Amino acid sequence: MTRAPPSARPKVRIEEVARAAKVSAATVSRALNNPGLVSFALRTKVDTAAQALGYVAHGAARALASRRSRALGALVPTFANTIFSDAISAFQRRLEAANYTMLLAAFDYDPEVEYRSARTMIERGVDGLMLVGVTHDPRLFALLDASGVPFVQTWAPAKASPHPTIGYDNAALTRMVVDHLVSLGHRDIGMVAGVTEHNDRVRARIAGMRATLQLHSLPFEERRMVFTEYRLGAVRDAFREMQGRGPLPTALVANNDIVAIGLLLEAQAQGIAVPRDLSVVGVGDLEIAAHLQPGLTTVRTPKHSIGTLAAEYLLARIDDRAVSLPAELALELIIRGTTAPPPDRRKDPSP
Amino acid sequence: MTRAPPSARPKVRIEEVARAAKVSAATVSRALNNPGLVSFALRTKVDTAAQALGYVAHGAARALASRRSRALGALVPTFANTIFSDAISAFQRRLEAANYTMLLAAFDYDPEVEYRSARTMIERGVDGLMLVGVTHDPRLFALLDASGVPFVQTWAPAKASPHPTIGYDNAALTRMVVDHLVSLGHRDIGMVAGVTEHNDRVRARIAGMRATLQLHSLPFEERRMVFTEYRLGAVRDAFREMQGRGPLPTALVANNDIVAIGLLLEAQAQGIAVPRDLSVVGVGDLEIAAHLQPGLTTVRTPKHSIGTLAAEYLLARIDDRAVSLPAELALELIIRGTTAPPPDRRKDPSP
DNA sequence: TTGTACGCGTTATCAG
DNA sequence: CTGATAACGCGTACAA
Repeated sequence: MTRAPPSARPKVRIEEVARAAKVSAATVSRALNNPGLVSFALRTKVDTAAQALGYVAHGAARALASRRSRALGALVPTFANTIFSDAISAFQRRLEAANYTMLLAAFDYDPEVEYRSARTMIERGVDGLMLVGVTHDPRLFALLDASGVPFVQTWAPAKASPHPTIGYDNAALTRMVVDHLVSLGHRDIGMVAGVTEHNDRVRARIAGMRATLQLHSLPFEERRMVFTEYRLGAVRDAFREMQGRGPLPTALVANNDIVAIGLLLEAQAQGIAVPRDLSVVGVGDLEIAAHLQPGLTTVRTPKHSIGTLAAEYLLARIDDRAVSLPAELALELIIRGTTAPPPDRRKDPSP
Repeated sequence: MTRAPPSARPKVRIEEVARAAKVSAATVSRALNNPGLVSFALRTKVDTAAQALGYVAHGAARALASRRSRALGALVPTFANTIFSDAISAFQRRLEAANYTMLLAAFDYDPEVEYRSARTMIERGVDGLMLVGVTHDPRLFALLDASGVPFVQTWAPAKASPHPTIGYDNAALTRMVVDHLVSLGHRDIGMVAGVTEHNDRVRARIAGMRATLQLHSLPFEERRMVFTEYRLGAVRDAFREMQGRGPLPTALVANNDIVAIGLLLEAQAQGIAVPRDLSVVGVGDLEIAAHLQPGLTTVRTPKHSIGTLAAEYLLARIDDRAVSLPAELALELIIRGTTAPPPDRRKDPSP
């Protein structure tokens, strides 16, 4: 398929539509973008002409004249797991309804790449930007400030940043989880988390875990904390790493469902019975969580809402409409089969 | 967070950079976009000035003047499963390297939505478009033709369409799978496929299955074919639907790994042993396939290559460079633990 | 309600 | 190699 140069594009311009409808270009523009300002007769005439000629407005010219690109950018750490895809999907769907377009880029948890991508997007003239998390390259904030492009951060509660942010409280999330485990009688709880570098969500969850254990007067030894990348192979390695540090805790808190599944898989491979010998909790409530055998106890996060609200916030800001962001979105602990009282090691299972 | 109107953006324009560098705007433009055309001294002067002022080119103006947006569009059926995310990721990465931006939209297997999204993207001035599959709304082809925007179709072999297409042979895919199963001794093979409407990949796979069975002089009764959506719950229903039609076949070909996993889950729930009582094959080789117990036999598809090659093709077309697309990309059958000889029902397991 | 005329910020053309 | 100047295609005050 080696085709010839794309020759001249038979571009229909507004001028030609105007001629066909026997009106001025200005009227065509109005009829198409602001039908209310034009008499009904003209409006239909213009519509017909535009339709007939297959007129498609030239986005760049329109953006230049109107100072609005009708495009929003979204910057996510990765497409590799489904963690963000629900939010992205909701975001795009909301934009679609508003006749906006989404520019999307993944930055692989690298702030430098994130900064460059953001820069490119701003250069492309996005009217707003959706970010993940609240820790970013300082240059990114400077750029955002200088360009005046509205932006929202996501997956963190409003209080996590002086900038507009939408999400839930990651520390509260692990608190729910730990409370659940403690109420089941667990006193020796470990955590398998993602890499904390450039990831405020993980850091907050770890902090939440530590604080909650302290609240329960339970220790959180360093050996109970192990880090992993979000690949099943890596998670299984992490599991064995923790085993290498001595007898496993009775419960493991995973940073997300992917990690939880990795733990389950490794436990299964080793013949460790879940939840009899070990309880496991995930985060995210991926579709598969409910279908596993036993079902994965996890925290349902408002992925969809985050995407929709982020879009709505940006859209409102663009229109100079007042918007208030919720302080934080609700989480829901979904108790399924991977959590149970710990195997009795000492005495009573719960107070 | 109800902020004041976004006041004036302190936009630095090329004019100011020119003044600061004591050159003309034209020279600034050249120095930045075509450094080769400018003397070294000026180039550095301009670079310094631009840096100092924090100059960021105005994308719309640039696009209008240069007739190039440096943005490519990608239209995929869904973000919901990871089937396309690898390809998208590779696509975007390749664009990034070329200083291009990706516009992305999902159309939920609805050709009407696909058409509208494409239209929006073309209106936004994308320099090229990546499509999935070879069946699209005729209006989409008309639009593509009228606008002259280069495009590639993906996930199908070149021969599947008169238009540039990059992917693999979906019929050959099921042929590999069926050959494998037959060589194991299976003679009663069923298929659990996705909805065929607007999905040429699924149709080709079914055709491949039918043809291959015929080649082996094996029947393919209608009751051996069941359809499902790509949600685990739906897949499990489909499994039971097939059971409702009589004794299960000895092997089930799934349309993709998601479906395969659903089948595995339902089999497990029912106590049907895989692969002893039932063999299952997937398509896609998702990360989890290798980690399941037993490992999922599946076909590895060139997800990454598809994305990269699609980007490269479009980039080349834009530059009027000659490009040749491969006739088709290679597939690899990954034999793991979910396939084995069928439980003996009659006599010899294989010829 | 409609048309005229100008401006949006760059890049490309064409002299010099 | 550099500078002036004319597009690029549309939106929108302003005038009619």
